[in-house]
Amino acid sequence: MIGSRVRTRYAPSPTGFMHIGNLRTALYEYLIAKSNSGDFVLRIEDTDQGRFVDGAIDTIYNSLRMVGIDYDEGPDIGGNYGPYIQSERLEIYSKYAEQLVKEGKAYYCFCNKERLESLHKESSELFLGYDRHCRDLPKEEVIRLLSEGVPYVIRQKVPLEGSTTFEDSVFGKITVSNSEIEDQILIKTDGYPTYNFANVIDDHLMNITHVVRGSEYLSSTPKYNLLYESFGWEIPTYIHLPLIMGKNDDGTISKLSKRHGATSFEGLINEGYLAEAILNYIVLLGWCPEGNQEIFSLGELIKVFDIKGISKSPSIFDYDKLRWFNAEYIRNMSLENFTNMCIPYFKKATSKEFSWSKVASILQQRVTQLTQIPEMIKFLDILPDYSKELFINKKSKTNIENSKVVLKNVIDELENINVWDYDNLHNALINLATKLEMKNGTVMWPTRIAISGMQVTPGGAIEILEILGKGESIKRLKVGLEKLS
RNA sequence: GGCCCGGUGGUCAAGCGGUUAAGACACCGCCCUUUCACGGCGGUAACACGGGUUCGAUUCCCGUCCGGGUCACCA
Repeated sequence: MIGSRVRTRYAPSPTGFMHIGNLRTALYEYLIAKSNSGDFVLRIEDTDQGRFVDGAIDTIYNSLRMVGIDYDEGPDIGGNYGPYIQSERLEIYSKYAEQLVKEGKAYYCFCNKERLESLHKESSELFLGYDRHCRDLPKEEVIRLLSEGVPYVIRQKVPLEGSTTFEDSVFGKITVSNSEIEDQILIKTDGYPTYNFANVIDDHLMNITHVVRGSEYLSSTPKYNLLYESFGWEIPTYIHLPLIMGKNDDGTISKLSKRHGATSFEGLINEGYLAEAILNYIVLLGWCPEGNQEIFSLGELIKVFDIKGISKSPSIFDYDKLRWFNAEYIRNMSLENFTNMCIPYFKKATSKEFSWSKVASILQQRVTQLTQIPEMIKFLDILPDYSKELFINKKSKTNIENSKVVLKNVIDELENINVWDYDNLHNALINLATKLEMKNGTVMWPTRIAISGMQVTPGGAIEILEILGKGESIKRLKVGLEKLS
């Protein structure tokens, strides 16, 4: 491994969604490769025909593209180690499996499902695995069953004694007794390899140097080593990642899943989170850079990422913190980009036309999820029905009486404005406050209430006036005045 | 239940034998202010417990407790 080019791979199975934990794994794999000037490979693990979901591979491509993770080799772009879809590599797996059988390191197993299930039932309390019934079948018996066409699987012959030790870059040295390891299936009845087997074969054949995956694989890693040893292959560097957890309503904690809210990349996008923000948040779940910087672009991550910063303990996915990252990214966007991003959400709130960049500018400091936008601006579309009590505000020193006076004066002032822009509106209202010997708030509050019908709005009175335009503004002010009379 | 892994504020987390135990999110208060938000300032809050080792343990070892993972012809 030393001196050779670093190669990592992301090996998802196409079962539908891009789980946030898988995305993080892909990210770390990408960063480990790129921070070492290595290669990042995409391999599709579709060895379970039953779970294959149409279009799932496209979801994988799209998600990776959206976050900017480019792979150097993969099913759609090729490479020197293809094919990159396991269902197209079936002969390879069976060839290697047969080799192990020939060498006495694996064996045919003819046990049917019923037998295995009854085995399970019997030992359910003891949680025992396969009883190795076919491990030492006489050669003639094997040949007979084979010629009769009895379905079979190929199992690995795991040593009965001793123990297997492996070194993980994050968790250190881990030893497991071989008696704990079952004679795992390598090739299934349908001729497809199991995940564990295909993984080892492909990682070796594709020259993968660093195997990065979630820590749920920690306890099956000895099986991998046994396989590598059977073939006499070099064992890759293992990097197991702490799991991402979710907090349940009852306070308990478990693996992040649907019950915790959106947990797939596309789900989060639909909830109004930005791809960059999601990526930035999850890279910090289980990994810590050297300094205190928290906002990182993918390019910066490539520069600073280091395996040493990977944590061992699981972390809980925190939507509050994600929201903060999202808000940071939104606030740091150019107004133009933000405006474009908002348009679909504007359209959900109204079919009227406004100066969208002005609308966006009042939202940019206030939005934490894009999905909040329609609700925040629907008052622009139509004046909500509101109670006149809204005009009463202690801090602004407003009440029904002076609000009426203010509105009357505001209408007069605004009628006279020909160039309807921020500066003119601002001057008019500030001057009015001076003239009436009121504090600014006493003029602004009733004005804003009348034109928005809402106690809380994005933007102040002047900005909203500007966006609504002269005709609509004065119309709404008159409605307010009416309400007060 | 067996095996494996983990345990610093509510959350993410620095720390790697001697620190006033960082920082961020959330929360609370103040300031700014035409509401809210942004921004600025400040605050509450943590080494699971019990034994060792050591002059000295959050840091090292053991036990307990708690949490998680895994025990498939799923990945």
